[in-house]
Amino acid sequence: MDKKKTSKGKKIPKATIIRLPVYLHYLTELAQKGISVVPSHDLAELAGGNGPQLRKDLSYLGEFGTRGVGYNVGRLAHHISKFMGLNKEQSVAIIGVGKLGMALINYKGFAEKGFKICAGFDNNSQMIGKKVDDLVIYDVRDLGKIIKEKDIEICIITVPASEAQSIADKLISCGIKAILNFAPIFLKVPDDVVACQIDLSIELQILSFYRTLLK
Amino acid sequence: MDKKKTSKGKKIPKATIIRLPVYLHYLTELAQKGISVVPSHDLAELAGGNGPQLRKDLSYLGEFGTRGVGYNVGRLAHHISKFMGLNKEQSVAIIGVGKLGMALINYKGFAEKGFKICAGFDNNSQMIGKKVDDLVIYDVRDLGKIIKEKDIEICIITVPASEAQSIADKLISCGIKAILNFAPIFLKVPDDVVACQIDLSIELQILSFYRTLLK
DNA sequence: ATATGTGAAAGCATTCACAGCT
DNA sequence: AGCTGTGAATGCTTTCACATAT
Repeated sequence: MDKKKTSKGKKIPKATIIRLPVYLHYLTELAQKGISVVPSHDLAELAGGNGPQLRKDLSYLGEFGTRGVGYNVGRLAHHISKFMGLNKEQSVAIIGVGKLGMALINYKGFAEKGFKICAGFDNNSQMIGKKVDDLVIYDVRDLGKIIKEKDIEICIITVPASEAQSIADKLISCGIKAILNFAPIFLKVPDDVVACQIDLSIELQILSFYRTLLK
Repeated sequence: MDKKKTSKGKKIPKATIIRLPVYLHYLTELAQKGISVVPSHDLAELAGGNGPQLRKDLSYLGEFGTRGVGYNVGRLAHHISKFMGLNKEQSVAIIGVGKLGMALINYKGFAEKGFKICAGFDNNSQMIGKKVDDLVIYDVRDLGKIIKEKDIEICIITVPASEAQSIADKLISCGIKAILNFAPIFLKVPDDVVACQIDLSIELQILSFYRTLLK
């Protein structure tokens, strides 16, 4: 996958991309508090980074600060949002309405960030046709039809590990290009599809290891 | 935080630490299938990496392979497990039994990897004293007492963002050194505590950005 | 033949220091 | 004076090539 280039033709580090949404989050929070200007050091501290790194990160997008003053909160938020393509609502579906899928359907944070969950899918006939928090649960066999109808761009997989790869394959054949996978397996996807993995047990194992290092 | 050293005194890269649990996962799977030897390339492919990288990763722990043959699945799994301190059961508590907390309590994957969820906590009097899937829900006010009683080493925070930092502070004052946080804020913790952040909206934003790069 | 283990090289990311604005 | 923007330097990580072992 090619990296996005700045206006000056430079590549933007992956590490920077990962931090941008965090900056955006705190900028939105500052704006809600009525704060309109923030220096790099203060914003970086909120986001768990440091001033020089934040400035370097932002420098890839352009020059948005004012020397001697700081960054205009609204203006910077707008630029990050636009750069990342987050300035329009995106439709999301959740495949697998077990406990975790259910929890994600109810999660308020997605809507706040512009992600509209607009379909749930399951293969359990007990679930199909039911509503969870105003959201209709469809049969996985109707994936293709509903994805087209509702213009779904991102899918979240919360099915058991044994079914995850075949669900991913089906999503890809339906034209889905972005998958967030909670099943504990590494999904094989073609180069023109992005898949992101969240494996809760592995996170705990890493955390546990770092804890043992402390003593 | 100091990095763990190999027997030869070299530091182990953080990037390697993150991959080790993935290798371990697939080694366990191979063992269950009755496969007892695996070459670096095959294991790496399952884990989403490549052979040379896997070999370099493992070289930090020692020499566990056989040239011309590959790695003994059981032996390697045992060594990774021991190295990471994952060869004994660890007790985990979940703070905040909303939909997400509930889903995590029910998540089977934790037990498979040796993490025993042995308490839930909430501040909602409706929940306190109830059982969720055989697990008792305690009052957050009893955090200190129960953490000691049940020898809890790792806590998972699934409370709203506004309460997450104060819960973290309380956990730290109870002696907890490892926190997995699902609330969308960056937790401030002292140097002798490790905190790991999973922000679902941010993951979606990163994924969404990479999708826009494809076209 | 085949696959590991590992220096050396190349590729990324972070930190630093300071010039350049306000 | 104060804070941004950025080349240069430092520190990490990945990739490569091949000596080494079965």
